[in-house]
Amino acid sequence: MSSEGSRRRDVTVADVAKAAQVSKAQAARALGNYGAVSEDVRERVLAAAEGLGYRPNELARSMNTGKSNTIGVVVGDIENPHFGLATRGITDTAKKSGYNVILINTDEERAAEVDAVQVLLDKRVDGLIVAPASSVETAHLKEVRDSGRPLVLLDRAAEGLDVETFAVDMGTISYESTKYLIEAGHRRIAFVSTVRTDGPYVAGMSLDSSQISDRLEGIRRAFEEEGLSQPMDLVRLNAGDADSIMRITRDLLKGPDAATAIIASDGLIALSVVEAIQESGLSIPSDVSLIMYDDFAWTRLTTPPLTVIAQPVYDMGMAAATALIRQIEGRKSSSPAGPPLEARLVRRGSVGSPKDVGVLSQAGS
Amino acid sequence: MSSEGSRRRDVTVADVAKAAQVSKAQAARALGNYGAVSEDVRERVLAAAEGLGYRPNELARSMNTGKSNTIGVVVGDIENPHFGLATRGITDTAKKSGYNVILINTDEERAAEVDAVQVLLDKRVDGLIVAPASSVETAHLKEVRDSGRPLVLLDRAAEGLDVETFAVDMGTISYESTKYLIEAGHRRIAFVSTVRTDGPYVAGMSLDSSQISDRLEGIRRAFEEEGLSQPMDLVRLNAGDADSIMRITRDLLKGPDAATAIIASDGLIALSVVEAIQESGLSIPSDVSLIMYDDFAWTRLTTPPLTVIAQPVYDMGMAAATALIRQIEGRKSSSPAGPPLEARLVRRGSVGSPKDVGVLSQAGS
DNA sequence: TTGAAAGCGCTAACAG
DNA sequence: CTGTTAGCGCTTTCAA
Repeated sequence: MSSEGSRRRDVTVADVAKAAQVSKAQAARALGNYGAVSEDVRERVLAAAEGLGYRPNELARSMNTGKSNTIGVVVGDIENPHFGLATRGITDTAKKSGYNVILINTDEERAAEVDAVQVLLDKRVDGLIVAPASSVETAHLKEVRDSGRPLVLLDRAAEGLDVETFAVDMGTISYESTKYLIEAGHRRIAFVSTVRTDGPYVAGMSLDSSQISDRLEGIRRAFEEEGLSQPMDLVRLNAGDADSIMRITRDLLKGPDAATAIIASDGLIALSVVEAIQESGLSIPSDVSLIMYDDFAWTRLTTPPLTVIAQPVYDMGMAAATALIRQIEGRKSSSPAGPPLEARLVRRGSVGSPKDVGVLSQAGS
Repeated sequence: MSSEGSRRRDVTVADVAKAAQVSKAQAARALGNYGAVSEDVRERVLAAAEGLGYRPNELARSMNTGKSNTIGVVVGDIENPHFGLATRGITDTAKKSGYNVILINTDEERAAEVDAVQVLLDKRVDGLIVAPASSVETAHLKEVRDSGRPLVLLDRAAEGLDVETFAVDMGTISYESTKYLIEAGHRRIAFVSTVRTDGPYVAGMSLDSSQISDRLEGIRRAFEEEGLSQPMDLVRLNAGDADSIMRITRDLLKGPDAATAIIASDGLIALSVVEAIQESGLSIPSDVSLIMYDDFAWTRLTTPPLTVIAQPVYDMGMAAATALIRQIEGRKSSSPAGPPLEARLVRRGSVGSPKDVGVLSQAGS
């Protein structure tokens, strides 16, 4: 209780200068260690600073240098392990280069994102990493671009916006995964995503998420190549919360035209899908096959372990931060691009052949 | 390509004032909306601002108001869903009151934490929420306190530091959970945690984490009450990474004195414990029982679903942010304290009776 | 209401 | 090397 608890005026360079008997400028130079300072002065200043408990005011510093050493990160949902891991990749990389991170959650709400970007700009962050909630409405991102502030995108691209984007090629992996299901004999393949749309899905429709469009396109392509056509009635967007996903799953699994395989667009969705399947008394993969996006540790522990599409999420965050910082510091891309950010299909136990594979094969085309 | 892409000078209040033909002071008042401004002036200024695309410089604003509307959050690992969820609770609450969050990850490294706190203070955040890596070495936190900046703790307490702390009562829930295992017939109950210690664990030893000390104490108490004593050879700290945890688990399950139940200190640990158990060809709960801390969605999907200790993690984050903001804004605690932050044991399928329950019972005491 | 002027704490010219 | 003098963009006296 010896030190006065309440907020006393901060110690400033002026105070330190006085104590060290030098000019404010010299003290500032020694403290900020820039410019030319004699050894003698430096020592006296540092000692005085130490004694007084001086701490630089980074706000003031940022004001005249125009640099805040802070980057803004805008994601849909930090609670989602996908973003948790990506954020870790970002913060780790940022820290190494001396940057801090201001994190804003948008809940995948466009209005919140517009707001977030504005706030970050007002706070004069040195650059922005955003995982755009919409790949279509990107006016606010264009503004960032135009303001001249470095910007990179994570996870999804933005239409008509030419900025570095760090995401895997969803079309290709989706194509491969679908192919894998088709080869196992599946024809009734469902796709479940939470992406919001105005109306029901029709092929080639423009979606808010480039990710999802690409995945759907990959599925279509795989079917087409076999001379089949994708069962559009099994594409379920707007999946919403856990209850809603379970309802959709039950619906998908019902009747003579039931799905025999489900692709879950992310780990959260898969959780509810699996729960609904278990509740229905069906089993994986003998009754239904399942593939989910993202490879989380728990997917190895379910019975059976899940076949997943693994994305190098941490690396994506790292690459995004690295590129952003390069832009901020005005360096040219030194290394070509870092590792290529590829997704891959991890075959575990949740994909099998549908029961009535013979019948379906004939029904195909 | 119409707007000049590169970084042009920002428009300032001075620019707006000139365009609106008023003094800088009046423009600033209208823009910052404080002080007294006539309707006429306000309109002209706002119009001019709009036209010029004026955006306030929050750094400058913070400099003279001494308020940054930013809070600093220091956690061990944002990749851990536990912190992901808590962070969500914090950011949601902060946003509602107009605060932003600077997030720093420490990797549970004390040095990194000391650094983080310093950086945040230098950036003049309005307050700090930290989940201390160590409950013992807390000098840096005391300094925060002394600097007069609001501070609240999350998840773990800090010795001899009288600040609001938001965490559940680990002693009680640990006691109850152990009791539950003992009643099921278990005597050989293991506890696995990643907390780092210098030497092997001895009862009552001071640990870096108040959380873990409390849990251990709860276990001890439960045994004691039954006239038994806790099997100290089954307390495994310093568990480290996944491989290390699997090794420890195999060791715990081996020999005549094998553990019949394991309490995993968090979800990440449980993941590796379960994996090791499965690899050993043993099954839960017939061969080994398991309880883990934190209730994640996936724990319902394993076979069997896991019995867990659920903590209101989101609420903890929310409560911490609420309290911090109250402190910042100098208000007295209005509502008593919000919901009481209680952990509860969720009985699912991973706890059963040990095979040789009869023998062990006799061996007891 | 208004405006002029003085800061906030620091960095950045510019002379010595 | 050192000190003086201006700012950075905003808020805040203080008079008018």
